[in-house]
Amino acid sequence: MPRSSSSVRSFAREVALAAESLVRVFDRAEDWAIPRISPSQVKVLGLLRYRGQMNLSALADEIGAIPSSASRLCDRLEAAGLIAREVPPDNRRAVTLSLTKEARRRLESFDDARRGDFTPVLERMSPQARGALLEGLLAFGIAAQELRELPA
Amino acid sequence: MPRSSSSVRSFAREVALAAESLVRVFDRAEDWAIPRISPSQVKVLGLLRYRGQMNLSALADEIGAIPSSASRLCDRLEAAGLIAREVPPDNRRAVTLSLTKEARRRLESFDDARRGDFTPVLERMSPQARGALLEGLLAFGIAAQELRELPA
DNA sequence: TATTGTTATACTCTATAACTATA
DNA sequence: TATAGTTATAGAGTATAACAATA
Repeated sequence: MPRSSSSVRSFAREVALAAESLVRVFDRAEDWAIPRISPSQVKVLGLLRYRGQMNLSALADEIGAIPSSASRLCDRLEAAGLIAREVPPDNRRAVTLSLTKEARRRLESFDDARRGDFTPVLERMSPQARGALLEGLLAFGIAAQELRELPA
Repeated sequence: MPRSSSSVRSFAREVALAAESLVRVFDRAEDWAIPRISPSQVKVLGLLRYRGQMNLSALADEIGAIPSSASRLCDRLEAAGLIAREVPPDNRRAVTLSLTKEARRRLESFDDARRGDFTPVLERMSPQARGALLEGLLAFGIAAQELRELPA
């Protein structure tokens, strides 16, 4: 732990509070989905794209649910043709979950909706502030990924 | 609409994609809540703090639900002692919703949990990138608020 | 014996539609 | 007559607990 950790910890509070506005704009895209898809289902699809294939326990862990709930969620996503369950031959008790092509299309339409939600806000920002935001978000994403890969 | 709008629109796609990692860390705080509180309820409480008092229709609009669903949500939040419904004398068909002190305490514990989730990621970022992130998020928040106040 | 995942049950969340009350 | 909000019903989401199958 670096010596700066205590000051970073108080800095983290400012970032967490400042992030709220952006998170609200980010989440708005769900409202435009046609046909309507539940927040839980969006969370699962987004996670599978973000992280790639996962088994059910890992998925449950990431979305903050228990395996039972995740299993039921996957029942409906599978029935809707948005995910595929596959049993790998080398470990027949671990189910591999993956996105269908239709799910990827749906996710892309979310991206489009989000772009539309972000545009008017970004237009009101100075070019410098826009640049800072993108730089900061990209660095955050890299740091988060490094952190995930550490204990592995 | 500024002349730069088309380039901002493509920039917006980058921002929207880069934001995903931060949103995931932001949302993680819900998992630490004791006692457990549903994502929908968290959304309502966070919104009421962010925007201040609202009536039921406005709330429903903001969380992407219909008044009926929002009313049921408020039933449970009221029963849990987290929000108060009040009928203003000047317009007796508009219900004013507000947070209780207990709700504010719960929200502060979310803030603490978030700070804890953000800290290790921020620690892995350069001071410059951290600064850029906070600067960008603050500017975004201001722009979003200005935008909301425009049509009013 | 521990791990991975699925069902049985009960409660919460949500939308559609029908309703009450206020403006 | 239009608006703000609340109920009736039914389907989706979730946790607890009990279970089956694989390692």
